[in-house]
Amino acid sequence: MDKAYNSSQEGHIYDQWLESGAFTPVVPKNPKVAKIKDKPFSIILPLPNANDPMHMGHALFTIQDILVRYHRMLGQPTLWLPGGDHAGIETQFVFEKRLAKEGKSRFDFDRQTLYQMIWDFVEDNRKLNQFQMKKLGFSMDWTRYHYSLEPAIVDNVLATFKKLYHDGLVYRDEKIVNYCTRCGTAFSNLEVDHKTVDSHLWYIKYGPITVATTRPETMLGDTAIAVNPKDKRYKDLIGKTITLPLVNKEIPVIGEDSIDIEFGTGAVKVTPSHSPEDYDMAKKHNLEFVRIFDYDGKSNNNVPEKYRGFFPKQVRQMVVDDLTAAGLMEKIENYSHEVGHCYRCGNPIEPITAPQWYVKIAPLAKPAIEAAKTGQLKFFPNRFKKTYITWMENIRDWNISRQIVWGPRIPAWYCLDCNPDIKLNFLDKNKNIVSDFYRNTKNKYSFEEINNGLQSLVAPVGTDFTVEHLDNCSKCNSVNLIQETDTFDTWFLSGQWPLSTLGFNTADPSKSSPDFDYFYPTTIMDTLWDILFFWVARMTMFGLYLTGDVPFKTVHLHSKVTDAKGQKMSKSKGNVINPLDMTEKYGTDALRMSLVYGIAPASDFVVSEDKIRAQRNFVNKIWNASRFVEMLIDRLHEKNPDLKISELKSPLSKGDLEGFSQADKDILEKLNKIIISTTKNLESYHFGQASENLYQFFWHEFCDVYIENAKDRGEETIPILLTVLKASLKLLHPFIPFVTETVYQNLKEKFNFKKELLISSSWPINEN
RNA sequence: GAGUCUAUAGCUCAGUUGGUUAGAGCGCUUCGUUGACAUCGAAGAGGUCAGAGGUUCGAGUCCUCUUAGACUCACCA
Repeated sequence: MDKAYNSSQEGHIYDQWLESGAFTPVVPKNPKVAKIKDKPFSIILPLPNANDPMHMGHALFTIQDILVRYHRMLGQPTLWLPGGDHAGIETQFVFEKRLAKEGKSRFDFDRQTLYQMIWDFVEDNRKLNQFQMKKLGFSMDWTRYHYSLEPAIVDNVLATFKKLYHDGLVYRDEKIVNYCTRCGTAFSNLEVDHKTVDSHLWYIKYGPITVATTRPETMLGDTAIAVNPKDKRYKDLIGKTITLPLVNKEIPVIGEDSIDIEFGTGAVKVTPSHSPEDYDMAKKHNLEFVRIFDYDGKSNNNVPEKYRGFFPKQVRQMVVDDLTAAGLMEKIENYSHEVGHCYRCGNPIEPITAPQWYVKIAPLAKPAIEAAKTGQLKFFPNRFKKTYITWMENIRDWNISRQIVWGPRIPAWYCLDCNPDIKLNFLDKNKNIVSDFYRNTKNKYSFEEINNGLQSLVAPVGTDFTVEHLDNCSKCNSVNLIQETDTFDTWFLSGQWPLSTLGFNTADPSKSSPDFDYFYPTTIMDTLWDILFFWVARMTMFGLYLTGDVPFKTVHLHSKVTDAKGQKMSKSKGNVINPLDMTEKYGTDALRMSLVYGIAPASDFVVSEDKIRAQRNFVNKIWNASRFVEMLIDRLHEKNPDLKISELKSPLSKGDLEGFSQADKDILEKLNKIIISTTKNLESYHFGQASENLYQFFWHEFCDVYIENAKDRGEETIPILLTVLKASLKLLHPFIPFVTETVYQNLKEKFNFKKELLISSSWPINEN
């Protein structure tokens, strides 16, 4: 044995595990029946973005590996199912940044071409991501790996959409949406970051009424003034009209109870197309909708000519200048308030009315709330149960459509000839962008030319559609049927991940795979709590909706990785520690151990190079302790070639301790305790405590006390040394699999350990 | 605006259902070893467990309030 542990052997060890089949559980012939008897243990990996290079967040999958290795050693059929996510908007955003470097944009390509380009881009990275997870020793069943854009996965997702549609849970509507003009797509509420912005409150004179607003530029789209009916100042004006400045248009004054008399002037300008509150008021009072900013973020034909074609910021300046010049700006106050920003690119969100696809969520949320309340779905730590229920109870309908190409297209087809008001954006055969209504393009371009060059379309709400691709329109028999260009919110697909990957068949559940029967519901879902709503909540709803059962029995949530100062790792802060660099430098085991050592459940993971180095020393300590035990035994063996070398028969049974010294009894008793506490800590997700106790036991009890003591003694220590060492290797294996397996392999032949891999050996059991 | 979490040694953090002298890693002091160990071992210094009050035979651990941070959610102008 070398003087120090050499972590460069890790790859070889991993291959041994892989080849042994240890990662791949066998599903019994009759899975539904066997499930009760065998007690399978299963975890679905929170699918990493396939284009994402490894970072510390991925290294936290160590938690799952610990659980999986532990349960595998308990003898349970254990599945850890890996996967990769196409990650819709995330990936398209990254890809568009690359395009920008080449001086190109998404508008230079038709959607098919763009899709293929992104596909190729992701394929390259996908393999790298898998390689990196292997490097960290994750004992995933690669034979069951799935990628989110596999045909079978996508088919299942489309089938779910159809089922939702037929159950009356899918609808189209033109409401205010969170629209990012840079990304060119709408987002769900969850994808909006609210940031405090220092701005102003502009007081603008609208004839007899002065309004206070944070967005003067949207005044061009005002269609009413709202005041509180109890407000004496304006009471008499309700029902009358006033003239909208700059636009010179008559708009009504309406009474609205929700208006705060105390705030500003007590009068609010109402812009139904660019404010969620105003939208609601407009619906209630039947006001006109005037959308002044379009999907490209610029002002459109609905504003006076001089303001057309500008971004909101520019329009704001022009409007403020003009109002000031006209003497209509009463005053400007400093004011800070919350403004929604795109979580992806950071651009301010423009609330805009746009036709989108929605899922009626209340019927899905109800059973998901029940499951949490009844304990069918458990949370660790338990406090997240409340967070989850509160969110679920206040949930709003889910906008599932995204105006991007990277993802499965919504399976809905429109007949162009029945719906000439569909707006089409496409590249003609000369690669020129055409953007017009079908009624204007139908005589100039063939359907093929439109469809081949298609970038996007906008079908007004109410447009007839089918969720099957028919050859002819059932009404007019036209063959010009065009598919919706909106794609699904990524979470619509990943929300069905446990079902899709285990082979659940939405269209015909009776045809689901044995894997589904055996492993569903999975045992634990372990993930960062920041995707509790995005992902965990959606999976629960889909799982219950489609199968009647939760997708996992327990949600284990943990926090983020921070540096030694407790700051979140980010590129901009420059405090990122690359896990792969650390594995190169200190070995994978050291990194893994440092991630869990001394970390309280659900708190931040504090990682520093110092900590990793300390754990590297521990790994080396194990190596050397083993080396020393081997040497000690060899030495005794040389003196006495007939020496019988064996472990204790029944290591922890007290009856066998007759004739042993106090030191022997002490260490065995402590071993006994550590077996009990490690088991208990693993069962209750106290990984930090478990690893810390093992560290203390191995180093400061076994090495410092027992081995030191054994130096002065003879052959009678051999059974104890071997027993404690072997049990320690097993207990430590889930945390630091490589060194323990390596040592085990070195020792097993020499000391008649069973010829097996440590990964497949059995968990030490306390027999007291 | 609603909610959640955190506050323990110089630094980063453990301390699972309340129970004997409050722990680890790194750092610091002294000594030993360098023939298992990237050194390692032995001994030690260092904490009124944010503050105040309460429950209890007993509280770092439970309750209330205060202070200071962090985070999440949220259509108010």
